[in-house]
Amino acid sequence: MPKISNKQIVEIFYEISQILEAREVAFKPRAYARAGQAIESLGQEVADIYREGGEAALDAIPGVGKGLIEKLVELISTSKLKYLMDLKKKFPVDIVELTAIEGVGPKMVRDLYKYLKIKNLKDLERAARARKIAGLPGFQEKTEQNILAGIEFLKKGMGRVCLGFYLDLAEHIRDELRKTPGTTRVELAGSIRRGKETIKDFDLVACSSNPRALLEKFYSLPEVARVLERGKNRAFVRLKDKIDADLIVVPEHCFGSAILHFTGSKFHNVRLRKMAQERGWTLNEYGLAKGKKILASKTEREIYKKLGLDWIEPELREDAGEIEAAMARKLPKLMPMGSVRGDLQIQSDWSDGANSIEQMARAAKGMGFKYIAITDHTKTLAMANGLDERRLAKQGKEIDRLNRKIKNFKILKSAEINILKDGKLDIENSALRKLDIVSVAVHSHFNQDEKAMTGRIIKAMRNPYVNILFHPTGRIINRRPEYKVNIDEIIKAAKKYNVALELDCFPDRMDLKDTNVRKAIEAGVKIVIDTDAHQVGHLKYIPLGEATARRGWAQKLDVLNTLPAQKLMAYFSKKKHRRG
DNA sequence: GCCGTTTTCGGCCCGACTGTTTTCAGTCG
Repeated sequence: MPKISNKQIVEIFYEISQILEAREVAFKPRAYARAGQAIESLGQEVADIYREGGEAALDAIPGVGKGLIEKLVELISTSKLKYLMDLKKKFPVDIVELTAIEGVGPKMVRDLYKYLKIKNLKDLERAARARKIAGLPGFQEKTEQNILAGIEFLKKGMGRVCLGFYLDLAEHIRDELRKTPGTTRVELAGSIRRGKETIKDFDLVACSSNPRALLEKFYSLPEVARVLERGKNRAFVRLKDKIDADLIVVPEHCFGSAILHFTGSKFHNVRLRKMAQERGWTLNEYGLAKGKKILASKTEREIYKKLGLDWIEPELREDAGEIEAAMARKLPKLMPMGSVRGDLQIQSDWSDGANSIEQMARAAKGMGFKYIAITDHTKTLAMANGLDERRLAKQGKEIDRLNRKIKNFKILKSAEINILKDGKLDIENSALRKLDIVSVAVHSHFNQDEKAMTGRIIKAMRNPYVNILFHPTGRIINRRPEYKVNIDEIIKAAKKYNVALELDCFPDRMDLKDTNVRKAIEAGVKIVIDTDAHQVGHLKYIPLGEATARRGWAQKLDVLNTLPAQKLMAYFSKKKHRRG
């Protein structure tokens, strides 16, 4: 039976939420959105929850009650939902696609359908280009132009972009703003501060004795393409790099409440405001207040404290259990940023990397790392000039030579061994034995079904020499979906066979992703964080992986390459000795 | 449609800006 995934359920709930919003139904839209969000952050498939615990188990999902249990059961058993089909009969519009346009919401979609029978992005673009929108009740020239600009942006940017490709720009803009006279602080907030793998825009929170000068500086930055909003304390611009930036300037005394507000996530904020409300208070960007009296606003810490919570690290703020943990004083002690001591996936010019082993080693050493592992591709990846047993042995000698030459640094012998279609490895065990670390990965036959793919990877993990599974789900953000693999089974096998799972932190991989890191850690599986660097410029991505690991609630002990080189080698060689 | 130290009814997060307005709805973060 085709099983409905959480992702599909969430999409359906969000769609219902928006249709109901368009129909001006009260409160239900939020109920569906809330349940959708809760399901999104579940660590388990809803279909499995139902199979194991029945309706009572569904009831335990926050935001799911009598009515939604019924709908979930229908979705799980038929993969369809009559309620949504009925809604769509009356309102046959691709509302999710249309509301993805900036400035277009459910009400506007409703009116566009009412007047012009616009059902999708294509209809809307055609109508806007034909100038049919201006003149409709409630629509004028400006709205029509904004819709066209929004469509243009959507087509170019297609939503969220990878944090790693934009972080330098965001930090540059922050640093430029900091130079404005009168400015005492400028910080990045939003999903950048939360270390999310993708972002929609830059959120900046600033304090200045001269807000006007700071906003003017913001408008005049050479990176700005056009100004979208000019408020007294707030501005919104579109950058030439096709991403938006939002700046708010607040007085020093409410910097804490402002950065809390603009860091989000939205769902985390909703919970905090609700807690404030239960005490008869309000919480907004200007502070936690009782009537007109401010109770806390200067720092995030005092606001959390007043609400009875420990301060919560930004990476945890997703309403995924962190508030309950903060209430119970049981927040994890997250791995500090900067904990990773060495990069364990690096390609050199022996296969498809751009730089020599020595160049990579010296660059890593210059950045303060203590070791790297050289993980060139192996022979069946011919297009990447993969190494066979003979070249691997030769590379080992070269690494020995460099280790004698480069002081206070260790180059580890490793490889990115290719997992073949049937789960065998493409390098003989006799050669694997000579490596310091054996890492394996899938690079072909991405279209196998779940059973074949999962079985194939587990078979590779069973090889007694294997230490690390690289990029366990194979996804490339905005380009390639995960291959069909049962990650829960992979995690179980990782525990059983003592194989670490990689968090490949190249910006568009981020594989394992945050929620899977959390699952792995909860199962007692070790993680390694590395960049998959193919040139020295890629080594800088380690902090992105550290942030993602923190989003997965990782502590220092969960991440193997926070260990010094000696201890790391000892950890991996223990397995080697057991296998003889 | 959910939820409960306001507990089975009556609430449901908050403020700013834009565009269309002339007092406000829609959208966003």
